Amino acid sequence: MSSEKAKNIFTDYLSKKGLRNTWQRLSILDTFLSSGGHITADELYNAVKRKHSDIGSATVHRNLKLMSECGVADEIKIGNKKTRYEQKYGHGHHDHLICTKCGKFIEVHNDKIERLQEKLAEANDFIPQRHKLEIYGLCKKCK
Amino acid sequence: MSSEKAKNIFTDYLSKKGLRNTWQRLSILDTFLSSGGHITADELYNAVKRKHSDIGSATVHRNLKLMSECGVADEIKIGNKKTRYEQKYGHGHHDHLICTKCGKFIEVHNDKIERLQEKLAEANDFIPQRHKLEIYGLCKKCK
DNA sequence: TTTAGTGCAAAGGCTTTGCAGATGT
DNA sequence: ACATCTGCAAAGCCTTTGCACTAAA
Repeated sequence: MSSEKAKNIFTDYLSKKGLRNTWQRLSILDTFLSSGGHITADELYNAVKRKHSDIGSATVHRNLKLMSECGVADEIKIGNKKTRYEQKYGHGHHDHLICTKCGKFIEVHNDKIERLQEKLAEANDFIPQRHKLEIYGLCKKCK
Repeated sequence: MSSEKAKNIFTDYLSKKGLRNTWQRLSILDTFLSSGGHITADELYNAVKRKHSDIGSATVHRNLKLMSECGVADEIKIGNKKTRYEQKYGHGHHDHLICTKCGKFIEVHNDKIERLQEKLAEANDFIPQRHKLEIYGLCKKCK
């Protein structure tokens, strides 16, 4: 899925809710989409600030919330560390292997697991929308 | 796995690290283990306070951290909501179905997925220790 | 023109820390 | 004895909110 799609989802969401297209909003979205994912609110704020020094951190938070609401961004929290936001479109869905020693992130994907998760949800009278799988352990280097 | 096991893991961890057995520590552990899981730091603080009115919230936080370190408790964060702590031993491993509308938690378990996760980790030169699977969607009532 | 959005700064909410006294070992 | 723990209160850190102003539509 391209980041074009994410942009459309976001702008559709805005117009559906009667919200407005401000340059701040679009700049935050663009910066987020080109960040490659796993960014914190503060990192995003600073990245946007580099281009537009007069952006406020509250605005970044407000829009990050909006982006989570419409599904363009996903909140992920790894262990005790800070909340990070990940792109949902633009580099495909994936799960995470997280090294408990060095903190390394490995992104993985497995269709079988995806399908089993859907089955599991349906078996419980549940309509799955999205999911999060994190496997903690030791990476190649640390084991 | 019984909560006896969790207790042993905790006390072993303490003695290994030269830490002490205080009544606060044991009371926090007991309360946590008998809570059934999915408790917030604040809820745990209040639960312990009912028995021992002179407990401090800092102590609960310090010990919750300790419990996470040794693997007796697991931090889980659901959506935008508060961080909750879950027992790792005492009521078996399970994954979560989380309703994005009403916030309902459903605990599920599927051996096939568990095994696939292990394979996935191993295929990436990764030694899995534990994992977290959350499926977000709509529950029976909300769909 | 109307109403949402923004920046700023203040307020919140939860977690962590510093400290002096208490307490395991 | 002596190093760890604890409770308290203060400090931190990030997020949210109130307000007056700005700017989409």
